[in-house]
Amino acid sequence: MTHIGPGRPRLEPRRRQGTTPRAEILDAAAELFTTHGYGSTSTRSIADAVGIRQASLYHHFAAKDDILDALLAETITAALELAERLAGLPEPAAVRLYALARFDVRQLCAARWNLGALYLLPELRSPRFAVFRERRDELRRHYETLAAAVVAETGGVAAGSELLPFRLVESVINMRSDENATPGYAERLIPDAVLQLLGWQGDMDAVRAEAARLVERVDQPDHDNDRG
Amino acid sequence: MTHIGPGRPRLEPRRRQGTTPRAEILDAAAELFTTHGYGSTSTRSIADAVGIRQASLYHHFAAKDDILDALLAETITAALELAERLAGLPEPAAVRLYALARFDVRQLCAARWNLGALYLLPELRSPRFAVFRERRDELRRHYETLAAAVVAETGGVAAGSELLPFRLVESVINMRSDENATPGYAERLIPDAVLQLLGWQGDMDAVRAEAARLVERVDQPDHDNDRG
DNA sequence: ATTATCTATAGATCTATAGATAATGC
DNA sequence: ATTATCTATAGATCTATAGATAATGC
Repeated sequence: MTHIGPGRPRLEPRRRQGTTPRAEILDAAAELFTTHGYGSTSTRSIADAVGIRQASLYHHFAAKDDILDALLAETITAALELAERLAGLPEPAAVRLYALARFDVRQLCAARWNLGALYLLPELRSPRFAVFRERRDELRRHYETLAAAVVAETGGVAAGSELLPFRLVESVINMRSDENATPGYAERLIPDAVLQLLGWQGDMDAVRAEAARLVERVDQPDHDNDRG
Repeated sequence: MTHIGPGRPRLEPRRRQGTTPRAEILDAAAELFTTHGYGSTSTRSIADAVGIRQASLYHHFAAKDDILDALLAETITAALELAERLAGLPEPAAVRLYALARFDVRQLCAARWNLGALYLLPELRSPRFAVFRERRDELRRHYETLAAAVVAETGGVAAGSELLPFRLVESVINMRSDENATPGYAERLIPDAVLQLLGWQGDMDAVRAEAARLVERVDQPDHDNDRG
């Protein structure tokens, strides 16, 4: 099928996921950035992977930067929104932190490409990506705040351990990168480890169930959180 | 001082750390790779940072790849050697794992540049870096073996938690990357967390002391493990 | 003679822009 | 008229090689 719509027809058939040219470009770029690297991926190779001419990319994105920025934004939006909603709820911190960690791990594991592997790109230090960095910092602070609350509720002293839940969740990115897949049990392993690390002792089964219900309730069903 | 030795003199004075041209190049490349990215760093910019002409790099390295490979090898050698020595010792697994984690964390924190941030580079997937990947996998397996032994000695069932110590240690790379520094207490926080995560319960102070003595004993004092 | 640098450059890119073209939509 | 593509190309790179040069070392 050669697609109907305005614009000059392509020379090559469509081959990428996504219904709009923009989505096709993002899908191709995500694959190339995560398999060959950002700096080592040329705009030409992205265009080739989409099946359009190199110059045609620039009708949809003003620069290569903008493609990376769009991809990164996608990976963080859903988790950040969930964290913001959870912040105001009265549920125990252990339940809220478990819910956030599980949601985030699940999303990082299920994403079509392991875009989290790009978080450590030194290129992101440039001012161009200040907005992305700020949003990721916000998400990190949500983790730290919830973790500190768990420790407080447990009656302990954090002494730095509140930094670790966010890092444990991120570790699924490294697992995917090294083993080309995340074990299916990561979704339980990591959130469990998060609570154990904070010295939390309680009914883990109960927290798992409450957290699942909480996400169900808070995460609007009509929301686009299954792309990234 | 304009350096004495064979070879045509440089036009620019020396400015990098390192006594040999090779070491100067590695120092400059480490800075640029970790601040601007590997793919985004040109051989010209490395040469400029060293104070030599671009073509002169090729007297010391046959290709840009080789510079990255040399840097990566440095970051892993000391920890891998320690892990290999620890594997055969009769000390409790908890002590050996603590020792390895502490040594590795300390080294990752103290390194002049945060080269660990390059581990997730998709470029490393190419066959060119197969040797590095294999060595890093070996280190990872040492962690997993020790972690499984800790769980066994504690009388528990691992159920995946043996994967996490290596990832916790790696998380200091992300901390350094995000905060531009690692908290000083990471050296205690991370190894402590490693044992807690495995369900190990015992005298943490005693393990810390034994682990410190163990590293002291096993790590030969004349060994170059303070560069990376 | 050996070494480490230099100058010069080939040849292959790479990003981005200008402007033409071929569809649809009004 | 609007849109999405195309062709063509400018101008700036970038990696790597060839060969000259200026030191030291024998």
